[in-house]
Amino acid sequence: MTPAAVVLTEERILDAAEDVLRRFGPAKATVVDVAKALGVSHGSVYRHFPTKVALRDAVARRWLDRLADPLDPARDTDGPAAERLLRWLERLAAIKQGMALNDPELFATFSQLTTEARDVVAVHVGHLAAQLTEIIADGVSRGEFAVTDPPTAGLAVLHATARFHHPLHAAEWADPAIGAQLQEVWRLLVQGLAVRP
Amino acid sequence: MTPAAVVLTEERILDAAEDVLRRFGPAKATVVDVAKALGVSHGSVYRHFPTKVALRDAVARRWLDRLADPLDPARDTDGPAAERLLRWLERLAAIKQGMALNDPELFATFSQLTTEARDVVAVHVGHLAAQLTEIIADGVSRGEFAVTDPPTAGLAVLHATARFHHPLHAAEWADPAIGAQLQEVWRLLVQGLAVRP
DNA sequence: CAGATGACAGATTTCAAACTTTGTCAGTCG
DNA sequence: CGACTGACAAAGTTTGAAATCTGTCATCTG
Repeated sequence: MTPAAVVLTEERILDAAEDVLRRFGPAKATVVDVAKALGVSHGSVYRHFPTKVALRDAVARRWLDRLADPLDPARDTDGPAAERLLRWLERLAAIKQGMALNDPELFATFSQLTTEARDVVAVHVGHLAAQLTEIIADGVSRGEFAVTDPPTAGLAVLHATARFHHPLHAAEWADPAIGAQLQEVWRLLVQGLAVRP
Repeated sequence: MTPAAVVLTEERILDAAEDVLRRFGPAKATVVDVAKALGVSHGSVYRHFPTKVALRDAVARRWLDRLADPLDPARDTDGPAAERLLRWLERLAAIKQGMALNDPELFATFSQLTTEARDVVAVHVGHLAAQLTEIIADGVSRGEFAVTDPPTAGLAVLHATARFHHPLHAAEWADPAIGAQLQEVWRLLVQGLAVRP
């Protein structure tokens, strides 16, 4: 008598934890709340995740993977690399900004992680930099860009656009000029990428 | 019987307030502490500044002006504009990073202001953007740069380097790679500035 | 015997009462 | 008469005792 719906999997715990985080926010959500939502004792949750921090990291990891997925450069191969780069940056900004509006509690969880420099975030930043590197390397192979080291350039582009996607800057996203500011930074960057050093 | 040393001027209040902020930090410093340091009642302080926020803003304004002063591009006119731009960015980063280390309580006051979007900060950002604009406009007139709108480019350079000087990013400055990362971003930006559109 | 439980110690958080701070203003002092 | 004082109301902060939470583990259950 252990039907599939009743087996306590990591997946089900993550679903419940995400729900509890969304409802109560990172400051109020407890492991007891998560267990309560699942109808089990909190000891059972500790059977699957060694600490509360590990559970929160796992929720964030899954959430960030889902976030980075639709950005994959393989999903947008039309037109010059410079324009794909702008679209990528605008989509990243739109996703983060939408999250800050629609899912403020989960966004707060993620922001907290970035200030704690947890490695979940380092991996996420690595994914984003790798996607930028892919666009830049493609631009190089098409003769549009002339950088010698695409991974370094990819990271530099991510750093240069921090204002538009780093959660620390969320308060500045209310400024209606923010989109135009991103375009100005992009304009300088793509011209810099195109130059033969 | 009101000798110069005993007249209660805004200047003396600001000195005392800065001192109290430095000792206790923005969270603990009170108007009563400032008055105590001056040997007057707190009512006298309110005779010169309408609110505690106005007093804190005035301290920050004076402090940020002193900070921006040594950056003035007129003090560094040697060599190509691209190199002066890098030196300016590195000096700005060094000043902010030094402040975060040497004067953590005043730095915390400033960081708090930036998150509250007070206009003291907007003015400071305006000063910095104007200094960048000056370097870029000079580069244009020497034929090194080719931007059509130096003020827009100056603001874009400031935005693109936020990671290296915005107080929100203070925690990331501990990374020893931070200096190299700034140079990579600068490299893309100056190449972008040099391109004839 | 794998998986779940719940009692437990120590750490952390909550809550309400006591205290402090802000900002005002009628009154003092030189 | 103008600069300063200090008593005061309202708002905000501290404090410490009570409640809750985290993480462990001996015990239970199917």
